Amino acid sequence: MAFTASAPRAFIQQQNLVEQVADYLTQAIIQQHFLPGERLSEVQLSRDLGVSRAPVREAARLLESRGLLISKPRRGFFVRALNAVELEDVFDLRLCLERHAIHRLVERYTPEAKRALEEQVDVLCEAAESNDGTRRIEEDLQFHRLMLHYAGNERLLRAFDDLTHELRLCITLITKTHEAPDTIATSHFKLLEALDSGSPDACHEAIDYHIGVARKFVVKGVGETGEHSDEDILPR
Amino acid sequence: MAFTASAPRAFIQQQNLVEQVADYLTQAIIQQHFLPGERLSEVQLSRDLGVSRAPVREAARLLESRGLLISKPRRGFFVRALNAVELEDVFDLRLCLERHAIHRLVERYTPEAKRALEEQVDVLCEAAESNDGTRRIEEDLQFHRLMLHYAGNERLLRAFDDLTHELRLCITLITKTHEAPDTIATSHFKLLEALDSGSPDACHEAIDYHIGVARKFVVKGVGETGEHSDEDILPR
DNA sequence: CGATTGCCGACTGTCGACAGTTTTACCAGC
DNA sequence: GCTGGTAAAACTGTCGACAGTCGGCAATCG
Repeated sequence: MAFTASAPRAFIQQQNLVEQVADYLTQAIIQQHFLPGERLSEVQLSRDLGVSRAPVREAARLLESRGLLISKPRRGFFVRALNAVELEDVFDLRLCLERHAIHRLVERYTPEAKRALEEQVDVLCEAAESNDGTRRIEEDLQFHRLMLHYAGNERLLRAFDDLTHELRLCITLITKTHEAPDTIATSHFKLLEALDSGSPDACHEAIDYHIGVARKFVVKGVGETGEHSDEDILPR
Repeated sequence: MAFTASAPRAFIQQQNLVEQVADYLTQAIIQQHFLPGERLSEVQLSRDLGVSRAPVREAARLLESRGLLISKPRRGFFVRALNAVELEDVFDLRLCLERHAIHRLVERYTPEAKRALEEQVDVLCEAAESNDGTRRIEEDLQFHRLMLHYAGNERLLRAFDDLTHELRLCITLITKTHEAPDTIATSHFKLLEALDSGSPDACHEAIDYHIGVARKFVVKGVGETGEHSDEDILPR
């Protein structure tokens, strides 16, 4: 993950094999080194990574709970492939969570939260100028994560984080198109304005518009490629 | 999943060891055979259940992702204990999900959905008459699960199911009080009426009231016992 | 008498191995 | 050439074992 850079480790890295394997797999999936629907062999992975099967299994289970892998009994793990319907569902849930979050947030909009969000928009704008698509996405998600954080409901944040893994998956899978930097910027500025106004309705409208745009981008991508049939990988 | 109070061994024999262990642990936690904050020893569990540590570990990881257990590196797994704040968060998220669900549902309220929900209310009323507290809770949750199901967003349903595990935990932990059977009944009838009316606002109001009542019951329980301090078990 | 340090037991993280099942490859029959 | 069945190969589910680590306890020192 791009987040790992900020993690306070780097002193001793001899521990937590499971986490390391999970990170590796996450990266590999997002960067499409494993294709959607592809089967992952435990033995081969453990050979490639130089670890035993136990941590690989645990890591795979972890990714399964995050919705990146799907396990079929006695068959193994498969890379999750999202069809159009599931994609819509993901964005619908995202809308559900973020609407609720911004309603809470506008009622407790502290100067601290305001500053943090504004700073993050700056970072995001900077990232938008660069060519690093992954970083743009991460900074974008980070902004929304901050919103959820300052909304003051840890469980809500966790639900969002859960969803984020899938979100990251479908965004990276499809969005090859470069969103214009200023589009990203203004889109987020509107959220800040709505929060500043203190009006729940304005916030509601802003977040609906914001997520609607993101959704359109992604869903359009699916429609164009037409790569994913109606039943790609059965959910469970 | 029938579960005998204390019988561990020989229960586990057929297939899907992980799932069975997970079910066993879930039941044991909900029925308070393991107390909140208590540490679970992998070796002891594997001895008691007559299986090796591998499935126990995987099951524990599963319950961790469901929020029933918490793992500390090199220390093992602990039974999750919710403090008052986390409890509020859970119910707030529940409100978020169910509001969204009922809004979707009222827009696609098919006769099939209507019938299914009405049947479930019947079952629930029947269960409410009985003394089986667990069954009452399960049937109640099942009603809400049906609502989420007919709302037509699988991912939303999954988020609800995730939350349900924690919900079950705190409800069972605290609610020793018997809700009056007719209270339960009318409370759900109001939801059906709101859906029948086809008015989103009515639905919104009905679900807010409904969950507000449930929340008050549980939160009051916490306040009364005062058993849980502000920091019981650190979340992660 | 209180604080610190070293030791001991217990436990987790990880590993390699075995058994049963699924998939694949191959061959015979149509 | 294609289909169906059989056998080998590969893989998952599960197990027991070993080593490093953590917490607690006791002996030692100030």
